[in-house]
Amino acid sequence: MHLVLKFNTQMNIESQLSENVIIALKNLYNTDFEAKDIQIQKTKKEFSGDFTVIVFPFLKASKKGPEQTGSDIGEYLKQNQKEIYGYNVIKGFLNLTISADYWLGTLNEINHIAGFGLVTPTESSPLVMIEYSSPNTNKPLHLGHIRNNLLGYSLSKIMQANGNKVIKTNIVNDRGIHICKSMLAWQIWGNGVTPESSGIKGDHLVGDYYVKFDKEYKTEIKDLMAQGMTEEEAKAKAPLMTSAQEMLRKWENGDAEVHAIWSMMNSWVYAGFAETYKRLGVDFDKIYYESETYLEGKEKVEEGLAKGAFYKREDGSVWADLTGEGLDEKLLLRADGTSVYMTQDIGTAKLRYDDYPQINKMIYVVGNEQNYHFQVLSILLDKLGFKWGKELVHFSYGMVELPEGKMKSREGTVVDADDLIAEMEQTSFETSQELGKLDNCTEEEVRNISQKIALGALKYFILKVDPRKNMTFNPKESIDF
RNA sequence: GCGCUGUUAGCUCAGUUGGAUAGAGUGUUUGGCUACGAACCAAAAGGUCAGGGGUUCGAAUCCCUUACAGCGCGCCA
Repeated sequence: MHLVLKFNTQMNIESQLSENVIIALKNLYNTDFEAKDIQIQKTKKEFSGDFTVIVFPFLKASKKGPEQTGSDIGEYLKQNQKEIYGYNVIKGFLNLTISADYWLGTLNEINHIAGFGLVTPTESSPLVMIEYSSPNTNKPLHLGHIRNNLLGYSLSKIMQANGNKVIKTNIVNDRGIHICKSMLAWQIWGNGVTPESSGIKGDHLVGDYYVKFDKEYKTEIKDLMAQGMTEEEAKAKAPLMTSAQEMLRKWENGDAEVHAIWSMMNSWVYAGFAETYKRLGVDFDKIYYESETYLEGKEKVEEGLAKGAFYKREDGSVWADLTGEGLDEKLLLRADGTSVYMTQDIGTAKLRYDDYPQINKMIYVVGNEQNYHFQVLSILLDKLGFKWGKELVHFSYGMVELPEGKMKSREGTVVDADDLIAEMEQTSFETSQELGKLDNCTEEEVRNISQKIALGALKYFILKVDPRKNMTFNPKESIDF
């Protein structure tokens, strides 16, 4: 065994130093240490040296004090390894200085490696699918979606830089009672208005009718309660709600007229989303729609039932018993045979597996309110034989709150994504004008630069916060440029 | 009630596998600048790392416990 210290793409300098320290310890104190016992870190800037060896763990072997032990090791390394130029010991910390020759040699070698630090994916690299964004089609994107999108997109870039093949995917929730509410309100009060006729961005237009529905629905509830109904009764029996439910039934039965409105309004929303995604600088490789996946899960659940992974109750509903995993029992199919949310996610997983059988890892970028859902989904997918089920990653992130608390769409306290971006671009533009830094540029160039600065500030504001934590956005204090 | 997550400077947040005097931005105070009370420059003050206990040579970091906050525990998605 001899001391080595040389630039090596496979083994970093800390590991090499660690091996050298092991040799030193063996020769000095005749004691064997393993790599995990050696702690080496970069020397803090207030001390001199490049790397610091923590000597406390060696005291039992050396039977000497920390300072003396540090000096012993430092001296041994300096004498036997020419790249170790010098050392000093402070308390139990041995600071090593590496020779300038080593650094120059290293930089030289790095200079000749194309794409140093990036791992290029190969045929055999793992295939990772990342799901993010996942909007509903009844309202425009808000600040919460911005956090989701920026996290998801960044994650995909990081995974790529680490040598994974990445598929970015988006599951659009395009069906259900919520979109029927917008459709109904548009039918009643819309007078045939379109994004073109009104000049309103499609997703905002549809969102406006969702808000309209809620407002009118609340009025109906109030009136019914004034007539003596309980709140619960009024909510269920309000004509708007029953009409929306009727519309959903028609949709599920394939009613041509309902489907026509549904397709048209969704297409408005998609055009609006596309614009917002573009401004945010995010994109997707493959988009799934719940209207196409929500029935797929039933088949898988039936399969699991046949295999004995799930069981059926007397009323015909299908359940998974997860008490063995420390969780509860979970409904998978209603008594009438229709799907629930969980069934739908199983269906989406099935379609993805059909499309990309070689997926090694699945990452879901979804808010922390769904932590339990994904815990359950992981177990269910595993039971159903998805190889990535057990290892699926729920990249859970916290909510974006306002100083007054949570954003609520019904109370109009959401921070709209388009508004926020536009406002930031404007601020950025005005500031550039005031400071006169871009006086030599054309108006178009200034706009262009302002957009980049605004987006950069927004990305930094969002991504600087630990994803797990809830974060606060204060609209009164504009985002710092 | 049960489960998961969080709590670090006035405010918004960093703090890598447990290591040296816990950091940054902002705000505050002081000084500088022939562009004003600057989205400028410099400096200072500001901490019981939520409280308590434990493990360790050493804890913001690991374990237990209490408090507070968020989320979940729907045949909603």
